[in-house]
Order: sequence, then structure tokens, then C-alpha cells
Amino acid sequence: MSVPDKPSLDGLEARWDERWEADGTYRFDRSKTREEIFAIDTPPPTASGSLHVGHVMSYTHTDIVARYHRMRGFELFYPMGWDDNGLPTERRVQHYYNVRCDPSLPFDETFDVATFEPQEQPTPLARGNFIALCEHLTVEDEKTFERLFRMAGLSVDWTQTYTTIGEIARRASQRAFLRLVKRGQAYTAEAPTTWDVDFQTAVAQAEIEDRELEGLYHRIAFESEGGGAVEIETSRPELIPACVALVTNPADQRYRDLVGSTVYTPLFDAPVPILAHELADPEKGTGIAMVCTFGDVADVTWWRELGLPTRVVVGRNGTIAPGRFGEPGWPSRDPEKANAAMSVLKGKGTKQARKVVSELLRESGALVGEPKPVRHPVKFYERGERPLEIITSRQWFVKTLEYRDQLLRRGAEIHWHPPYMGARYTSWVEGLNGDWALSRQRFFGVPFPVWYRLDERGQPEYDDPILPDESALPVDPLEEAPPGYTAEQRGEPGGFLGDPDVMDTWGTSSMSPQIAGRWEDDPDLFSRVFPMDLRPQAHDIIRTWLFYTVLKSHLEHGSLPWTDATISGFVFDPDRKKMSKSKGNVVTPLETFEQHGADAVRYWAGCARLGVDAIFDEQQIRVGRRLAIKVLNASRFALASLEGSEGEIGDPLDRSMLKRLSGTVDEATRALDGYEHTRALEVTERFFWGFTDDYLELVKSRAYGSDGGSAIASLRLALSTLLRLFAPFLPYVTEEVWSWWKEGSVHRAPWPSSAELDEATAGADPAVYDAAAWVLGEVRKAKALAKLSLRVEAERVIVHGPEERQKLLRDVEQDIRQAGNVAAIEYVDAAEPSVEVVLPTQA
RNA sequence: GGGCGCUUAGCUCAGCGGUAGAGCGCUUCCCUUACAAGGAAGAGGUCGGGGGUUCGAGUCCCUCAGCGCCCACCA
Repeated sequence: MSVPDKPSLDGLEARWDERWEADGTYRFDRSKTREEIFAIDTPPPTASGSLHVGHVMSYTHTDIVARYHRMRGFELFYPMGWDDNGLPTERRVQHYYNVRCDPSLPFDETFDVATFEPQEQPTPLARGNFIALCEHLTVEDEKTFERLFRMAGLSVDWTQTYTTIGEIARRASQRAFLRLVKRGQAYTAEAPTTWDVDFQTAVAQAEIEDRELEGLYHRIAFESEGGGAVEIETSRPELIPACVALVTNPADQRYRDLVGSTVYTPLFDAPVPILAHELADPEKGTGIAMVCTFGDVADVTWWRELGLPTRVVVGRNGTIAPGRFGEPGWPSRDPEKANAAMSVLKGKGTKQARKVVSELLRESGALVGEPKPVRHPVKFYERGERPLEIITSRQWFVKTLEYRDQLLRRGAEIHWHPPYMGARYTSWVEGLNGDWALSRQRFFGVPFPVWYRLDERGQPEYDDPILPDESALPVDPLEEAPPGYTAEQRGEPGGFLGDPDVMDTWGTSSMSPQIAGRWEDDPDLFSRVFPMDLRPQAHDIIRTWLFYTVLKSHLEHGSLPWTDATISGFVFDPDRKKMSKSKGNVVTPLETFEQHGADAVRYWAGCARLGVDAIFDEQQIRVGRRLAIKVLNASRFALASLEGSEGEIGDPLDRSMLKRLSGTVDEATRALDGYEHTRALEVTERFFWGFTDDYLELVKSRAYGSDGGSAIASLRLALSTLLRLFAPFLPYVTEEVWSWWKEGSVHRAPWPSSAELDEATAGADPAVYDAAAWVLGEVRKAKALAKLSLRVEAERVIVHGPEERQKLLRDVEQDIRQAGNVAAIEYVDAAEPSVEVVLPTQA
């Protein structure tokens, strides 16, 4: 045994991280069977972002689960991943190096990522060079992340780390995609899709958010064919040239007679029909809606279900790029007038075009009254700055709608922690309005392993793509030629075209269980870890990461990807604002760790329940630090200050204390089994503080004495148990103390059980410990109220109470007298227990 | 518009059918041989409002209000 004289928290993190790494304490043993393994689908953080205390909280929650299960005897499959593909990385690289990706440039062989310096003007880079720069920067970011997570004490097996742009991830994503195509579950189609005009990429429903925006409702008159006018209301008058119909509800009496008739759009004089559709809401606007291609998702529904033509006026960059009226598909009573109006709009952004059209409408007399200001929700790409447009483009889709019921059932099979989080999944799946648009018109992502044949005129044949053999994966269709073709045939008539798109970043991260488990690359490993046990994550990505992972697993494996999902809340600053970089209220985790120590920060995290948003509270962290220091000092006392040796545990107080501890062990175990780590921490902490405040004081003199064997043995047994109960929460300080007197790591020690304590506690009555602590407390209270030092000897303590209670106390009277500095204890029969303390009158 | 969650001491939160709890903060006292980056003690709540069930309700039911979040085809 080697107990330091002055134990300290300083430097524990570095020392133990190194030691755990050297000893392979958290190394996964793949020889274990699926039943013996507990597998965690760790969230791969966005490598290009920065970690904040919110990450610290949720990853600590997961680590508590991991450490608990490891101590329960499970072999932990607990890898880390880095989500380094996708738009966030592209954006970070663009800013960091002041570059932009220009896919038209040829690859520059001489470009060196390591020595590249940002220039005054943005440097255009070829796709390949840009990707190389992305890979370079993410590697650097990932090192920083790993340092922080190691400091946080995550018991991850760092040899299992994966990235979402790495070869394994690309292969897994592409393989899953190919199989979706072969099963008919993924398809390519030219279809209207939500589109970000700045990033110029398709965006899936899951990445869309509503933002409240100021708008103007314009009431606009359409000329009816029989004369007269039909009025509609719109906040997007610039889409009038894209109008292909008006719709009204079939039950709406006001417009029943108009259904089937034709009206003419103002300014453009295009004839459009008035049609009936259930979706039209008589309560909204005038009860007649303008259908444009495309203003919103309702337009898409009407366009599809009513078989309407397409008249596109908004281009991919968000500017007005109209066709010519008078030409096929662009009918007008007065093409000259229509094209004159169009020429004014051409090239303008939608916002500007809106103002112009508004003025033109006013001049033409079609504007009824003044536009009414409104605040209304508008759809945005979550990372975008301008409203989404709906633009027709060719995309790959994954079928989701037809699996809706199956996916709902899968959601119900998941054990959600907390359970009510399952409702978010359900409401998301129920609200799905289209298949998953999987392709992104971006660069740093997993390419689609697909080529298209070019016909004699050089037009791609999208309906029958060329797919590689799975053994060739991963492939880059922009670098490699498809089977049976040569590189020279790229882009030539009769040759081929590589799919230029990359997958949605969720397309890859939804494969995290398969990537981490080396699906197909290492079938033996995969069979030992999949389906996994746990998916930990935050609630904001239930509709993305969680949903897509369930979808992929359901379609590929016919199973859930894991049985349980733990959902952490967010962390807010003390003013209840969500922490974010732009608000400048971000607390850097590294500083927090350095200032307070990892165990202290983990304690704060451990106090926050799953699913509940937490406050970043330095006060609470200090409490954690105090607890950690207390563990050191109490351990030092129990282990080193006492010179006697262990004896048989026979003293009633000792046995009673251990009985109480046994109950605490049961409670903590039950709590952790139910993913209620806060409760486990709470009961452990409560016992521990009582243990130090009362038990240590009660046994101190006995333990120092010649017959201290029972006390010393009890102290050590309790300490061993408490260290293990605290180990998932305070991995550093518990390991430190463990190392003073035990072999091996506390984190590989068995989780304590009440059975372990049975021998020492058989027949013991926990009420003895409670009663002794109660009397001691009353004595202390009396002295404190009398403003006396605790060292002042009380002349007498008179315990009133029923006989049974007296009996409990008589056995441990000596300990109470010593701990409380009491000369004599007397007993008086009474129904209600109370304590009377006779103190010396003050001089 | 639909759904979920929250509303308990100044603050952060436990408690979920049986006489109001913890930590922090505040006040007082104590350098007691594990611990002064300590320790001991005290003050402080008609458990959001209103109904109901029950011998008994922060605890179950209904209802209202406020806050937060999720979802929604928001013309």
C-alpha cells in the first residue's frame, strides 16, 4: 500500500490517461461473443466544429453507461468517430484557407496541402485539391478533439476510431447505396426538390427549419375568361409567371361555378385553369390559391396530383431565369407584353423581383388594395441564409414513404431514455412528406458509385445507370471509368458520365454502426457487435441521424441498429441562452477541465438527467471538485492513518453501516440499469457524505485503538464499495485511490453487489447506524447552537425514546461518546424520540 | 393547428398516494490528529391557479394559465 501524505487532484488526468492507454484498460477484446459485448454507437462529432460543454455533458453521460456496463462484466465496444465529410468541413476549409472549389479546374499534381498558405484573394482549387485540403485540416481538428475527450476521461477504445470520409465509411456507404438500388429502394428522378440557392444543392426535409419572416400579402386580381375577376392572395407575387393553375376547395360554395373555367394571369396573360382540390383551404387567403411551379410544397402536391405543366422561373442560383412566353409550354394571350415584363425581371433575385412585380401589378391595376404586412414561417436550409426554393433537378432518392408504418413500428421497438423522446421520432415519421433526397451537389462527401451511359448525341441515360461490383468499392466515378469503358470515353457520345454528386452527410453517418463495426469488411467483428446496444445522442438530431440510421438498418438488415437510445439535452448558460459561438457565451471545455479537473466537470454532467436541458454551472462543478477531494482525503484516512490491521467485522455499528451501504448499492444498480445515472450518483453521494460526516467520526477513536480490527475492515470494505460506485462518474480520483491499495484498474473491477456485503451484514440492523448518527447530530447541533466548539465535552446526553431504540444505541454507546465528546449517556423511556444535551455552563 | 415536456426554498433541481427534501447561496459557529480549495449548525416553501378522486394529494384525474421544445401543405 502506498498512500501519499498530501493527495491531490492535480495531474491525475494526464497520468491516468497515459496509464490506461499503456495498459489497454479500455481496449476492446474481439474474442468475446455478442452476448458478452455491450456495443455503443458513439456519435461522431462534426470534426470541423468545435467541442463545447454540451458535448462534454452528453459524452460523459454515455461514458457513465459504458463504465457501468464494463464493470458489470460486459466487454465494451466503444469506438469514437469523426464526422468529417460534408458541408461544415467545406465551409471551414473555405474560410480557414480562403479557397473555393472550382470543379472545372484540372487537378494540380504539385499542390501541397502541408505548405499551402491562405492568399489575399480566394484561391480557386480543383475538386481533388480541395478534397485533399479538407482531409488535411480535418486530421488536425480530430487530434484536438481526441485530446479533449481523453481529458474528459472517456473510456473509448481509441484504436477503433473511424471517420465518415475514410475508406471504410465510403465503402460502407456506397455498398449500402448499391444494395438499395438493387432492391429498388433507391431511385434517381428529375423531381421538384427543396433547394438552397446559395449552396446550390438539394436539401432534404430533415435539414429544413422554419424561420419567421416579414412578408407582404398581395391581393391580386386574375381576369376571368368571361370578364370579371378572381382574386387570390400571395406573399410571392414574383412567381406569377410560374403560375399554372388556381385551386379552390370543391366544397367551397363561393367558387364552385368557377371550377373548370380559365383565368388569365396579370402582367403575363397566361391562361390558367381553376381547379378543385381538397387541399385548398377555404379559410386561407381568398379561398383560391395560386399554384406555381414551385412556390411551396403544396404547389408540388397540386402539380403532381392535378397533372399540371411545369413553368420554371427561378433558377438554381435563385435568380429569375424565365422561358419565353409564346413558345411551347409558355402560353400567353399577349406574348409581347408578357416578355416585356419578364425582361425586367430577368436576372433579379426573388426578393428584388418581388418588389418589381408588386410595382408592375400596382401600375396595371391588378393589385387590389395595399399589400398587408405579415410575419409568417418560411422554410430555410438549417445552415442557409436565404429561403429555400423548390427546384426541379435530378436527384437520388431513398424510399421512405412506403415504409412509414414499418418505421413507426421500429420506433416503438426502441427503448427510449427518457421514454417520451420516442414521441419526437413518431411525429417526425408521421409527418414525412417525401422520400429522402440523398444527393448533394457538393464536393467533400461520399460520391455516388454510379456512371451513366451517353447516347450518340452525348445525352446521359439516367434510367439505367452503370454500377460497379461491390468488390471495387469505394469508387470515385469522376476519377475512375466504369467497367467496360476506358477513361478516354468520359464525356464522349457513346461513352459515359460519372455521377458528379455526393451523398447527404447523413447518408454516411446513418451507417455509423456498420462503419464502426466494419460491416462486410470484417464480418466476424460485425456479427459480434451488431445490432448494437446503445445509440446516445442529442434530441435535435432524432429526425436526421437517428431516423436515417433506423431506416438504413431496417432496409438492409431487417432489424433495429440498436436496442436502446439515450437522448441528452442541451447545455445553456446561466442566462438560459443556448450556448453558441455567435453569441460569444461559449465556455471552452479545455479551460474548464484545466481549472476544475475532469472529475469535477463530470460530476456536473452526471447531475443532469437524460433528455433535460442543463445549465452550465461552475458552482456545481466546484461541488464536484470538493467531492473528489473528499474522496481522496477520506480514503487516505481509511487506508493510511490507521496502523492496526483488519479484523473480523463484528461490531454492530460497522455491520449496520455496511447494511445501509448494501441498500445503496442496490439502489444505484437499479438506477443505472434504468439509465437513471443522476439517481445513482445521488444515492451514492448521499451515503458517502453521511459516511464521512458520521461513520468516520463514530469509529475514529475505536479504529485508532487496539481493538480497531472490525472498524478498519469495515472502513476498507466500504471504501472499496464506494470507489466502485463512484468510478463511472469520477474515473480519475477513484482510479487514483484504487491504485494505492489494489491491483489492476477500478474500471475493470466488478461492480459492487449487495451479495458481496452479505457476509458482513447478515442479520445486521441498519437502524443502529441511523440512530447513532442521529444522536451524534443532535449533540453537534446543541453545541453549535450554544456556540461552543465541538471539542467541548458534554456532561450528559439524555436519550428519550422507546425501549427498542435505546437498545440499538446501548451497543454503540462508546462510539457515540467518543465521537461526540460526551461524558455519559442516559436513557429515558418515552414515546417520541428526542435528545437532551447537557453542556457545561460557559465560563 | 397537433403533440411532448416543464411549473416544488433566492438559484439549480430531487421527490410522484401517507406529517415538505438536497446542493448552492445566505446567517452563525468551529483551525476537532483524513480534509480550512475544510467542518458543524441555522433560517428559508400555503409544492403555478381552480375543481375532483381518496381516510389522506407536489404525488392520481379534469381544467385553466405561463414557459420551453417537437411536428404541421404557413396560398
